[in-house]
Amino acid sequence: MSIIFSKGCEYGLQAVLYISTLERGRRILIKEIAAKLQIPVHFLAKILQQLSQKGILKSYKGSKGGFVLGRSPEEIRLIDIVNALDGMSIFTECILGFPGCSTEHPCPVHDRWGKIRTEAFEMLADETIADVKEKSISKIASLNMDS
Amino acid sequence: MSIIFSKGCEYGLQAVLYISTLERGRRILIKEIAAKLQIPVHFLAKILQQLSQKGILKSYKGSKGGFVLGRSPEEIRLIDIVNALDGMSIFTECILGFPGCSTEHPCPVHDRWGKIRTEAFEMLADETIADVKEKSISKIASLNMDS
DNA sequence: TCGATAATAGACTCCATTATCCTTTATCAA
DNA sequence: TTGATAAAGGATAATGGAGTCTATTATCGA
Repeated sequence: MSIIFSKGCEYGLQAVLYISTLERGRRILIKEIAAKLQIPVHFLAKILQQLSQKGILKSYKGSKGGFVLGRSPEEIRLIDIVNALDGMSIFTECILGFPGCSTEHPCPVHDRWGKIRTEAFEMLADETIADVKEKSISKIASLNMDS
Repeated sequence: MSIIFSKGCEYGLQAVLYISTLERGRRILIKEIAAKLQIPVHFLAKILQQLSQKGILKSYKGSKGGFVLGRSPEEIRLIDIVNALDGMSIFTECILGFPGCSTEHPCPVHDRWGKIRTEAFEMLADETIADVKEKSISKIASLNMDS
């Protein structure tokens, strides 16, 4: 079971981070990304499709086709990717699953969880893929070391 | 979709919090809890079963049966309930889903997410159901106001 | 001791997420 | 203009979490 994000969202984040480590403008194929990140190709295709529709990626069909970033890496925040794939409900729903959790009718951990959730949101909202590029490069590099 | 915790875990947390608001030693039936919290009875039965096996609740069969807390409310931390139902993997898995995320091979948000995750853990580890009793009472009270 | 009650336990169903497959569309290069 | 390539898109399948059902076991009260 994945925490917080759906599997598709995890894959999408990984894929965009991966693309961001490539030389600017280089078109990369779904199957290359899938192979590198060990993600099912067809499933990844669906996710990249959604990201293209949202403008986070740009796709090219045909030979010499592939994917590139849809805008400059400084303008792609992690939250944009999350929002495109999973939406924003994680930032509004009650962590205990209580219905109608709000300031008027807070759940027992409403305030404390609210703070944590806000920090998580802020992390995703102020980190762009440009900010984490170096870290992405080393993480990606570590991936296929054993296999 | 539920965030962080499984549906069963959410229900379990709600149920234990509810039981903690009742007079000490009062035995409450699954169906009463289910009705109050709007949870499917049979599903809740499964969850309370697990919590009984872990000693968080104590169950009594037969007429005059039902559930009570397995130990004093000061000794039941929220994390105990989470651990019993969902385990601890949320505190170890990579938020981006990268394999082998660790200090040696950190993912791009490893440090920042690590801090947030630790705060979440600490919240669950230092709040006992005794600590949040008053808040639980008012949240539970707010539940069936409309229906 | 017997019937009613309520939790236990395991099998089973349902559905959303995850994953796969195949056809269509667009693009490139020869 | 044609063949190869690669993404788009729709249909289908598998998996796992969520929820249901039924029989069994334990306990109480009459």
